[in-house]
Amino acid sequence: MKLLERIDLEEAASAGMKGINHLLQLMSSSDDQNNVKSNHLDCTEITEFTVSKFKQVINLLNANLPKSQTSPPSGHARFRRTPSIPSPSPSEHEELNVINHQTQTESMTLHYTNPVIVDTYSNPCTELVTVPQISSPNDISPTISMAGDRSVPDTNMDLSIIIAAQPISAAKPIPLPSSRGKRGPRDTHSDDCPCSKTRVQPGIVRTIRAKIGDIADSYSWRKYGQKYIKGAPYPRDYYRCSSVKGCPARKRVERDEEDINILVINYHGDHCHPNT
DNA sequence: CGCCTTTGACCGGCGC
DNA sequence: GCGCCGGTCAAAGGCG
Ligand SMILES: [Zn+2]
Repeated sequence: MKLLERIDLEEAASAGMKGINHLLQLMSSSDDQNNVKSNHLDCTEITEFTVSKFKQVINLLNANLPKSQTSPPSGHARFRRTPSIPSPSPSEHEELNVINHQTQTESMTLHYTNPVIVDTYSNPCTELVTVPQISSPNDISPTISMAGDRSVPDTNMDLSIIIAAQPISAAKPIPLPSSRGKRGPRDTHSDDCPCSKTRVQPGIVRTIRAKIGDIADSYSWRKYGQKYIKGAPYPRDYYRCSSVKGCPARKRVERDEEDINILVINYHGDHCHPNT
């Protein structure tokens, strides 16, 4: 194992243990009902943090094992190209699902109505725009919600919202969605392939930083992926617009490294429909 | 039944 | 050329 990996591993394990201690302290201090309620969010966040740290540990450990020794896939995702791998034991499966249920809180419950936004791009081309001035067809609604939140937009939101809008040309080129990640035979489509004309142009990227519970929007978003990004303490979630079938609008949601209560939301792709 | 989340597999780009 | 990495796909199961 490389030295850096070892350090990462130790840091992740240590952070995980601290999380557990913190959680236990918090829980033991919640004797009365009111405390239990008010500490619930904290517990959830700490649990998420702790689980993410231990997952990091597992990832690091697995990265140093021969492929044949890595743990078999778990969860509900389908298994591909692993014909000889036996399915995990039911008990293991259930255990993992318990953990997942503990951590899947954010996308189900968050509702944002009052974002505090700052520019997150240091790029000089970054354009700061206050929400009411946005007029592009794919306006970010004044309010933002997580997947599944079909609440009515809160039009009384704070007008101090600032969005970092970044023209694609000014940033590192964002890869076209194209065929990346598609199943089946390798993509052999060239740029002049007719298929490529249907590729979604990413459009403007906008970044919003918002406090949890402070944003909502009227679009429906469906989560299509989650990734643990190297160096980031929290996973990144990927959402696509589900208001209209085929709408290319997407957003990427991650937690602020320094403040777990702040979400960093990157929007890209244009909505092909009005904001309803 | 339709829509959602979860999650490992898969893909292409990029750096070494 | 190989391995890492971020982004995406899609099966499986949950939920209202
Ligand atoms: Zn849309």
